Amino acid sequence: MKDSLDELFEKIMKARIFVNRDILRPDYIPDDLPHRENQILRLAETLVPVLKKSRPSNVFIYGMTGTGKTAVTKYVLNRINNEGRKKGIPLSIAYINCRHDDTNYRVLANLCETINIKVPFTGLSVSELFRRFVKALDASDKIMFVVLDEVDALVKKSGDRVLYDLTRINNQLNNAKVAIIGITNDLNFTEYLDPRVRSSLGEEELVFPPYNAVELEDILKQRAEKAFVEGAISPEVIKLCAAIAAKEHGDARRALDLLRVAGEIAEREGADKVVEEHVRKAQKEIEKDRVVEVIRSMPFHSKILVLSIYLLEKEKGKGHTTGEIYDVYSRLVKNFGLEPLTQRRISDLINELDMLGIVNTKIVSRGRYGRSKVASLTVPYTHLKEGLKEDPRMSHIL
DNA sequence: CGTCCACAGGAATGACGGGCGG
DNA sequence: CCGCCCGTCATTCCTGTGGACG
Repeated sequence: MKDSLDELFEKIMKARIFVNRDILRPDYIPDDLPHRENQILRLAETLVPVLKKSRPSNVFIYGMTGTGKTAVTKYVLNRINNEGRKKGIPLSIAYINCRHDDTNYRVLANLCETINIKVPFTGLSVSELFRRFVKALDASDKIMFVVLDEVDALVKKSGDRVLYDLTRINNQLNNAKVAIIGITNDLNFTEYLDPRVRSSLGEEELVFPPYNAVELEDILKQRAEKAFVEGAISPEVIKLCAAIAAKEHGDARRALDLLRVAGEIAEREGADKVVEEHVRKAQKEIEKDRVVEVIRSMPFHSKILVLSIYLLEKEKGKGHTTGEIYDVYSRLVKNFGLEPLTQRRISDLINELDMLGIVNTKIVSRGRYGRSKVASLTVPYTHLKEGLKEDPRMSHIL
């Protein structure tokens, strides 16, 4: 008696594409990071004074997404931490992703958590939080690394107050010490900073250039060796993934995703090796999943906004001003029995859609006929509809 | 060459729910 | 329980502006 699940299980077991697919995930940190030897060494050099119990310089790390900033940082800190443990030097490492924790409060709350003082989600004043953090940290006599990943997101959203406080924190500490490692993919980021913060945070700077196709290929090769069953992957497929990712700012994360998803597709199809076609399919699938997920998690008004742009484009082609879009949106919202948001707010929401890569916007001046922002959808309509359809309030329209 | 359109986008403010410490 | 502070979402009011029209 065999049902469809049995067949599925069998197929998965038989297909044997992967040995360990987690090796291809972006948060996996391999034992060595090809083509980053330089950065590893430089970072280690600046941080190593910690092993003699003195405070290392603050470091600022620049580089586009997927250039290995996070991996290198974690790798070096791991090594230093191990070494510190051997030597009996008490270290503490806080890793904060500022895209996730993008308010002053959440950053501090996170810091408090890593030194094991419990704090509420919200409720305390920022200065109170800071006071507690300083007190608890100083009592512990540790040297603490604070890694602020994607720190530009924090500063753009909430200002550089916490950054300023953190750079000056060592003045308030008698026993403990703090070193900050700021990571950003915005190369002009320091312009947003108070000059005092800039100089103290940028004591040491490190740049991560994008990988080129050859380097990406090495990275993929190294990971694929451990991740795939022997013979399941060919050099040509790896080359293709590397080439595709190299076109998009040399993003290693993208390259790894591509390889992993291609493998998953091959496995699903019951193939015993990954071929070019799987990579092509993976490319489409990744983009589609991204779009559907983004739209699914949007608040209702944004969904209606997307729908408005879609309807406009279907009727009149691409490229519509905020005013046009707002009119359609207003009518649509009223059909749902809701009050429309103001145009000001919609303007912000359109900017958000731009950031999310759902629409493209550019400012167009029509002289006497005003100055406006023109938006067009950048994603396939089918993806978009699929995302919208998941909302029960929306499904009857599509 | 000034005007003036159709907005962009900054600043201030408020409503709201969550969560503190006392 | 109260008074306070938080972040988030939204509104209101506002000043700024590129360039075709006259």
